[in-house]
Amino acid sequence: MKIRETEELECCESEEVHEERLRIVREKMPGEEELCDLAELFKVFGDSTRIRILFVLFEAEVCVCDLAQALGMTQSAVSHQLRILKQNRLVKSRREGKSVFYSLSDGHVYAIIAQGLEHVEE
Amino acid sequence: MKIRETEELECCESEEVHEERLRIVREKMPGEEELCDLAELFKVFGDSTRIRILFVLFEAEVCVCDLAQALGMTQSAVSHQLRILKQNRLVKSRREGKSVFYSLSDGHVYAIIAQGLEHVEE
DNA sequence: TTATCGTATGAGCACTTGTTCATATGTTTG
DNA sequence: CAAACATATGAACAAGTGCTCATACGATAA
Repeated sequence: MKIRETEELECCESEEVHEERLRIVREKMPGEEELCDLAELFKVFGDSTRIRILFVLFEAEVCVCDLAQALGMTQSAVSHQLRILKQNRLVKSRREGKSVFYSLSDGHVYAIIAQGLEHVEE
Repeated sequence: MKIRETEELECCESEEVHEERLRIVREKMPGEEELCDLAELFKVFGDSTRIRILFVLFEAEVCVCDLAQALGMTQSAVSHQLRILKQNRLVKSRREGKSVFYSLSDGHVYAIIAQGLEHVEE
């Protein structure tokens, strides 16, 4: 995201009120890094495959091949997405013999999706 | 998202328990369209520019050029993103003379971002 | 009307993303 | 040990995304 160098352009006509508002906004706006982390988090939820994986994990701890079968997807594709979910600490894994079982790592996951559903369902 | 045609592959060893689990999952999983809408919604939040726009709108109703100045971005870039936010009914607009003022259209917007922040802040 | 300001939008481009395919890693069994 | 199974991962490619630039639209003022 590029930041334009300051210009002499004064947008709209009034200036005083806008300056005050800008000050307030800059105060309350989270820092650059926190904003990016936040966007990154939502990006993870922004894919229907990953959402479907999470919905399966709402019900039970599941191994990769079961996930693949439940979603009708390749083991490879599921594994790639699980990696992303794990990197963002939304799921955790546990090895049991040859299988690896995944489960939600956090109650926030359900809370976030529930909020999203409320909006989608109007 | 492609659905693989059913195969004879029986993953892992046990079968009975998995079949039962799959049935439960399929019952509770939202429909295809709802899942896509949900992913689409989160995709909108998955960009730091749009998140920054929303943070500004948390404070006040703002016109496009003020948004551009507050974020140090081109008017065009901001306008493009506002379009996406509006299409997803996260913001609404109101014309006042030559300016167009944008504001949040929904309390859900704040609730969703607040949930995300909780996760990001550990 | 014409000029100007504020905003919207289409084309083009660099960059990102999700899948597939092939293959590597790790675990158990013979 | 080798073979089989479950999973992870890198490369490659098509599809999608966000920005810039140019330009169009809409409202107001001269």
